[in-house]
Amino acid sequence: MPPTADLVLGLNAVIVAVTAEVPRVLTLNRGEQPALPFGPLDPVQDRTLELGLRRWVSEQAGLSLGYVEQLYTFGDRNREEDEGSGEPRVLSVAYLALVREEEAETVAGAQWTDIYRFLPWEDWRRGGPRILDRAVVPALAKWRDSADHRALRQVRSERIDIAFGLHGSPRDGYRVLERYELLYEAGLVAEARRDRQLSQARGDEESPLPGRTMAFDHRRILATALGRLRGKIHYRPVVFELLPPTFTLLQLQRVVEALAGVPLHKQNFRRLVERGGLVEGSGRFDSQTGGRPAELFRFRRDVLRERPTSGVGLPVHPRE
Amino acid sequence: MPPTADLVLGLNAVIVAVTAEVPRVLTLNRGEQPALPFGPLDPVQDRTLELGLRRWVSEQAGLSLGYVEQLYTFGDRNREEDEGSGEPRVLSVAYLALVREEEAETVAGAQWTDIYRFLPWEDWRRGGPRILDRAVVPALAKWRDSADHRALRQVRSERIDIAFGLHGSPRDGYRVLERYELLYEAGLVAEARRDRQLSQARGDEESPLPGRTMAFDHRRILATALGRLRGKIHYRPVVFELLPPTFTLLQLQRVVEALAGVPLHKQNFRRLVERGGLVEGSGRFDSQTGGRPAELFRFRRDVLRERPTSGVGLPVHPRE
DNA sequence: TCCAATTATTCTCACTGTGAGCATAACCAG
DNA sequence: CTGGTTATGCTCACAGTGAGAATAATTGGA
Repeated sequence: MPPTADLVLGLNAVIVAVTAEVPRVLTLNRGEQPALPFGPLDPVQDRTLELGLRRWVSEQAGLSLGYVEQLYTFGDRNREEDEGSGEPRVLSVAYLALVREEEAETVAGAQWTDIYRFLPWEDWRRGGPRILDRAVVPALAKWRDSADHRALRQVRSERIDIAFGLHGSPRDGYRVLERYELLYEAGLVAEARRDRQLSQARGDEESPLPGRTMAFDHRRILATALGRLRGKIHYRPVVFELLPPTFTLLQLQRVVEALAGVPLHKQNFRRLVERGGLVEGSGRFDSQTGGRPAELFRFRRDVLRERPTSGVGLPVHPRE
Repeated sequence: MPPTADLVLGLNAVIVAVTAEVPRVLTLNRGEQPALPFGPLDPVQDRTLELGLRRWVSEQAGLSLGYVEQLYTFGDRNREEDEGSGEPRVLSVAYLALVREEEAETVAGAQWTDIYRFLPWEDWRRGGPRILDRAVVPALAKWRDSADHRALRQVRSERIDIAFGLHGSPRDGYRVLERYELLYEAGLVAEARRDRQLSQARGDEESPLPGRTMAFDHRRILATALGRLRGKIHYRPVVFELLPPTFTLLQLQRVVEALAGVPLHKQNFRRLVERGGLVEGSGRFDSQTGGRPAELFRFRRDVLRERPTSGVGLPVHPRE
């Protein structure tokens, strides 16, 4: 196995914070479109991939990452142009990182952007997003009907139903990547048109949907991160990485809702985290609620020992 | 970002099949120790990583892979020797693949090995493995007590309890990697001693535990794969990738048990897969059961549309 | 032929987790 | 002191699940 010099390795970071009920991702301005932070691995200096990531994030953004988790390794050649050109193949190992609200200071050249600016069809907190019925579903239907063969139409129809929870299929908050990839395949996100630029000069493409474009395949990476994060809060208490040491239950609920993209039943949420042993009261109270003061809680680290797989469990049938 | 020539990229495959109630992994003889299949990525030819994997597995082993899923990317430098030497850094993207029993033919130089030969402490189908009480737990206790400071002993104690489900902590079948890494850190698996060879010539190490060693970090990769697979059958019907098109419910149960490493309640298992809509009766029967003939079932593909997140759900409190 | 052993299949029962909503408590602004 | 607002406590219905009894349909030998 010879060293492969025609290959570049990088690390991508999806750095997430939640401020004021808005889930945000750290983005950089690389060219026209926002991009995720990207850094190289120093094969000599960095003993592990994760340490390498922490090193350059710290150097570049002055951010000290708390929770870090490897997401996925992206290495598909999605631009036709790459094929013949002498450009090296890019392989990127993507990481998900969570930082606390307070530490989320804006660094020069970087900004915290609402994740749902990039994936507007994922926010169901105030009911089904309008963009879905107005733009996404009709465009997908058009794509479905444009298939040449009946069988292909059937396949597309099922994929659409499953991904977006239509026609009786339950909606599944975790399938963020599946939804994005469907939209990409259907040519409904700007990235798809950009990537196909040279090979497809056909005029039958839809105009791209609302939702901000990102550089390279970064929106795909973001979708992967959001899906993973939504799944993770089910069975691991990761939300607390995003909160100050002490918080009210409503604050906690809002953070979970922001990530999950669905509204939760307040009383049941309280029951879940309290009876699940995830939090403990501090005895202190927050009177800035606008109503009855709320007790300040803190995360019970012991829960990791008692109930190793405990999370805040999202509802199967969220309220509308 | 310059091309990094001092870096080698490869793809590893954990190819799993279940035959006769034994979960097996395809291993090759590379040197003294068994190794996982490993192949390069051809940056020019292989459009995607997964296609690259399928290509060389097909070429080398004559195996056509069914279900394939990316596992994790390993790139830690775990051998001190690498540091100064001119050896390139190895980065490997590991994949999990499932193949059907019938297709699991032995290829020259390759063999199907019982996964629990490598991870004997993971098989709880006939109660807690003897190796646990006899060797693992005492050795871990020794390691815990060898810590210099009280605080460190406490930390180690908790980690051991959580990982192995001791002292009231529930046992968690998915924490396969966590358990292996703990044993590695404690110097209880041969790989740890091998990797520390040069830096630690101390004589205070335990003799390695039972359980076969693998080349490089392949046992770690295998542990990752088993943990992921155990988690996956919870919420995705992947088991069927390992079964013939038609099977009895007991056959299905045995395969799940083999992977989960836990015995299941027969009647409840039937209720789960039947009421969950995962299978449908074929009307035909298998009379080779030794008792009353069992109906042959097949996987209901429709379930993917109706209940997108359905699996066979392992019990939280498995029978002993 | 009939019985014991074996496996398959059907049901019951208790308990827990969860979705939904009512009721009460404690604060604020006017 | 009153209405608005948020926090907290509690009840009820119902689905899912762990456990096991009971019944059905075979086979192999006594």
